[in-house]
Amino acid sequence: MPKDLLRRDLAEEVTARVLDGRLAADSRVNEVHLARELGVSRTPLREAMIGLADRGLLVSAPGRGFLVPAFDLAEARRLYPLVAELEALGLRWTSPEDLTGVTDGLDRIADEMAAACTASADLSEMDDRWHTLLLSRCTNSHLLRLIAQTKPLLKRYDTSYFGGPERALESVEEHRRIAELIRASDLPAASALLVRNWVKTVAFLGTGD
Amino acid sequence: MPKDLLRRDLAEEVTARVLDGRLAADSRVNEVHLARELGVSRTPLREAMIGLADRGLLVSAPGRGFLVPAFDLAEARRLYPLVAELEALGLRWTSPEDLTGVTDGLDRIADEMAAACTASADLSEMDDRWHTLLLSRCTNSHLLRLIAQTKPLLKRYDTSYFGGPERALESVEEHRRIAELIRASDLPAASALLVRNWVKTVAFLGTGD
DNA sequence: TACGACTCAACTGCATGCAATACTGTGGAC
DNA sequence: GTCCACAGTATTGCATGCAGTTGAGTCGTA
Repeated sequence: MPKDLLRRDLAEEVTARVLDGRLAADSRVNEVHLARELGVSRTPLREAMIGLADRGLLVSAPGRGFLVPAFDLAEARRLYPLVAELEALGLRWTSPEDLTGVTDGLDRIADEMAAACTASADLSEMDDRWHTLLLSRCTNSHLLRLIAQTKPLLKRYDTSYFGGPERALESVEEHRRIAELIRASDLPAASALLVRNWVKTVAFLGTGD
Repeated sequence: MPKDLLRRDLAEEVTARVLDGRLAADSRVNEVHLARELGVSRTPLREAMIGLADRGLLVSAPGRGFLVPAFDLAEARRLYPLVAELEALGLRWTSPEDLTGVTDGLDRIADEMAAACTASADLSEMDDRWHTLLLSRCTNSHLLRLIAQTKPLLKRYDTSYFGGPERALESVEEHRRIAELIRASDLPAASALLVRNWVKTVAFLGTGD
């Protein structure tokens, strides 16, 4: 009973390995070794990697298989604004009525984050939840798909909260103000602030390689 | 010598068949039949279709293979603004200096289109060339990838010039004004007009089905 | 030592094989 | 006539097989 496809799980697993570096940046992926390690055959693994290559998380090199792209800070600096604009679009295209149902939840997550800031717990995961909830009422499935495909790329460079607790608290404060603007039905202002929130993050990207 | 991958060609071929209806909307794709017809094995064909499913041109149904999505005008109406905003973003993120090199080319294509309007020739192809040239200096590769992946979806509903020659001429006129605004280095205005140009097109989508 | 041709194992890309699931069509109960 | 159960075929998803290419290592030459 193929309730779920093996290639889906494998895509997740390979994504995780690219993001945490178990598949090293700027190196080739050995299909045979990886398939053996994962206990599957090469076919579904290749299928998974083809999907990831389509999203830019891997690069397909004809005759040489798949490569994990090298880190490229210039790319990262372009990636953040891109995700920012996509999310802002999603926000602007959500009906204000539908958004009223999420503001309380947004604030609740913001509270969690504020509490966790000092403990420097897994803020990234909460941040994800916040953004996901924000867009949960958007009905433009294609836009949501683009966002979902692009965000993982950004995670490779995810230093969102390396700015330290003060930066994190600042970000949480912005989150709260966004929710406030949504309550006031001022979506343009909310999405503009959302973009600024994202773009500020870029400033905390390292400058070296 | 795998200079080119079979799955690339197959993805193009399958895309063409979805767009022109040789693979009927709202139906399943039979891998065996299609592979035989194309003279290849199922493996590279499946690989190609997985990529297309990732882009939304096909739908993956576990245990049932791949489906050609049904036409959905509500989706189309959301797709046009999406592509519009993505292109506008690409334009805004292109440096004005680099754009000076393309305005003449843009006008040349506009002239071609104006001439072809009465003949109702392949305006769609020229329109594509115009938009491609417009974004040719944009360096945000990920944004370009998203655009390239999304446009084919839109082509299924492509009635861009079914508005008749008068609408086509209007569109060409807008193209010219966009080029003019670019010459004046007014990218915000140019991209705003670009969005309006796209959005107007939606008005010509059928109302039935 | 630096460079280039050659050898051979390793790997990729595509084809084929196979087990499990999904669909079609028939027959029977109501 | 309609609905449901069942049998057989068709089809998918994954595993395996195979030919051609890539690339590491070796040897020989300058």
